[in-house]
Amino acid sequence: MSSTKFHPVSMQDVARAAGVSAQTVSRVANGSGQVKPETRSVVEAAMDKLGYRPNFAARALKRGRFKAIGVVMFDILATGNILTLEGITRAAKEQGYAVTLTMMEDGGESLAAAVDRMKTLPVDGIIVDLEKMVPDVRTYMPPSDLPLTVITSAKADYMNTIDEDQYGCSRMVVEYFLERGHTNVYFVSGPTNSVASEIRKAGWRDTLAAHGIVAPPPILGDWNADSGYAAGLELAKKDDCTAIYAGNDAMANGIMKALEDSGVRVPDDKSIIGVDNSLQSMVAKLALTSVSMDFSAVGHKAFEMTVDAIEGAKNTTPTHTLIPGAIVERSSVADLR
Amino acid sequence: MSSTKFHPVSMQDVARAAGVSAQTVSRVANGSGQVKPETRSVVEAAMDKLGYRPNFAARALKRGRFKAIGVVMFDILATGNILTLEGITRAAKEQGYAVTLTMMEDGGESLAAAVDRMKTLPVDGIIVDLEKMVPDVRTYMPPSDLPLTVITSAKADYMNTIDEDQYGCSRMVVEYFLERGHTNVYFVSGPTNSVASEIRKAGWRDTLAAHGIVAPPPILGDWNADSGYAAGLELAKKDDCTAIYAGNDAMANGIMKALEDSGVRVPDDKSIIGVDNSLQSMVAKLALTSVSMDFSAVGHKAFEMTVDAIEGAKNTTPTHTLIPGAIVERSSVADLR
DNA sequence: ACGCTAACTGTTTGCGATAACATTGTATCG
DNA sequence: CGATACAATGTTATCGCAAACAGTTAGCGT
Repeated sequence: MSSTKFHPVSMQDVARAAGVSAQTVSRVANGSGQVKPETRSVVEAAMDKLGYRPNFAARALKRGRFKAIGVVMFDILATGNILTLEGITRAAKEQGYAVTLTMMEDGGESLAAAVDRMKTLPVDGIIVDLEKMVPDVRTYMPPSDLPLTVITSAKADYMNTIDEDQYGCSRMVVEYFLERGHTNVYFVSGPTNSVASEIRKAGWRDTLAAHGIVAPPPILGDWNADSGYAAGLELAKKDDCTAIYAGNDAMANGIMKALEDSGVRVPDDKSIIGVDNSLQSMVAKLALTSVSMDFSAVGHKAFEMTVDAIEGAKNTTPTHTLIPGAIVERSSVADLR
Repeated sequence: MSSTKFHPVSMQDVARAAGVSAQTVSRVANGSGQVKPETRSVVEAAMDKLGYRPNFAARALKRGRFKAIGVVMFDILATGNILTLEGITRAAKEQGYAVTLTMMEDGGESLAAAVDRMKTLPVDGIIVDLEKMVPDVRTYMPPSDLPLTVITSAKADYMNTIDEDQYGCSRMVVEYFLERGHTNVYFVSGPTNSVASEIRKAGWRDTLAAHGIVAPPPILGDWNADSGYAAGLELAKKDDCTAIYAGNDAMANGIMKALEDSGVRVPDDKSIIGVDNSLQSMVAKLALTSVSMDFSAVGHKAFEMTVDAIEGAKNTTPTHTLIPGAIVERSSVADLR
């Protein structure tokens, strides 16, 4: 029942108790070197009895590695980010790495500041999840002593980046509609300061163009259901609109409600596809076809890239990796063929 | 463009460059002791030039503190847990602490295992967020060398615990209904293995009893909207039911859909209150009155308790702290008075 | 001018673990 | 049987930092 301030049991203590040298304790603790089985058990018994735990700091100091990576999130509450974090954490656990998390204030802190903060912490590599655009992504020069992976839709010149394939997601959606006989697709976007939304918009417009179709003006939303509702009221009046591509599921949900309130039937009169596949548990009898983005895979991959850089330490050229999404079919799209 | 393996600049290097002793560099780095302003600037210049960063491991080894706390989450994806994590992380940041995150597998790992895992990591204290019941909560004896705070609805004998006030939340809801002239309240519960749900159920039943009302049989749900839908179909047929208390918003949303599909109007025919206040951005024209649980405050408080234990190191008796929720009024409750 | 204090800076030491090297003991072989 | 290899363990030095202590200088009162 002694209440010492913090971990009191060192290798020396164990060594003394077991009647061996500290080095032998070290060998037992790490399973390295040759130790007589008999000696090993004596040491292990002593460890158990004293409740020995290796001192992390001392180990890290000697080894120069922490077996930990830092994650910087700008908005931990945004849809998907938590899944990304989950992917990172799970991958980290598998490889025996710890994850250290910090949040950045929403108000335009720069990437440089984020990395600098992390650099003072016990980490061997850094993953930054950039929901929003920050000023210095493109030109940021990563530190030479600490591998960095950035999750962002923006392109960067000097770093490894990874992201959902936003552009490809739009292509999938548009072609899905066109294959089913729709002749045009309306798009309800997220806020224009969202890089992801802008890229999706480009993918949508380009794919339509590739099929010789002029994209109608996109309707501006803000990711929330209410903005979707407003967009839905507007779209309800357009008879030429049979296919709607909503920037996320929340807006799609709002659109569907507005259509219903306007007496427009889904999918009979208008079809709709959302993005995120996030409403399953929230909405009963969910009818919304949606693009499922694999955030968890992004996290997993981001971790792997970071660890590869830590352990390989090769000076490879910056890569930009894209993780594809997939359409989850429900019943909000009509086949007009 | 030298690519050294890891941080190469030590205090010695700075000291050499600045023509002072390492100790003086240390004093500048920590703002401790007396240093001539002139010397200080020379040292700072040298730090800048060399890109010096204090070595975390060495510092921690010397000080015996990491300035970090560990967070163990059993289900990072559950509603509210992410908010709790956000609360912890924000509070930690304010006090200059880092947060190290690990997840536990869903399959009934014990509290002891969770804590043991964390103990090998660079942390000064531990917070465990226990969504589900684990076998050893009640009797678990926390380590004496590492402060532990557990977020759980279950009671524990030897640890500090903290939770949303689930019981009080039910009392609030029931009395809210009764005050408005309702004479009974139906309850749609979460799964019975959820401690939180069981406590809410008790609060609901007890409060009704305190008003001399016999609680109707609770309807079993599973937190998902579809189970709410099923419950809603059932409740739609009960004429004596004017007030529904749904275990969470997702189920409430399902219930409302079922009532609508059954031609029952909300709030004219039946009133409903949910818990979590989580659907604002998902559902357009949200009508659902809901109990807002302050998960973020729970996280914040959990962090504070942990840090107090770290820094105070007093052997206080275990506490159980409850954070109250609040009813967010929308338009799903009729006033019958 | 003397002693004394305060301001500033340097030296020594050790936090706990482990790589590298040194030492001892034991088995094996020609 | 002496040489040799190798298994088993101990000793030393070191990672980077900072507490404790030890100097050195300047300023001040008498």
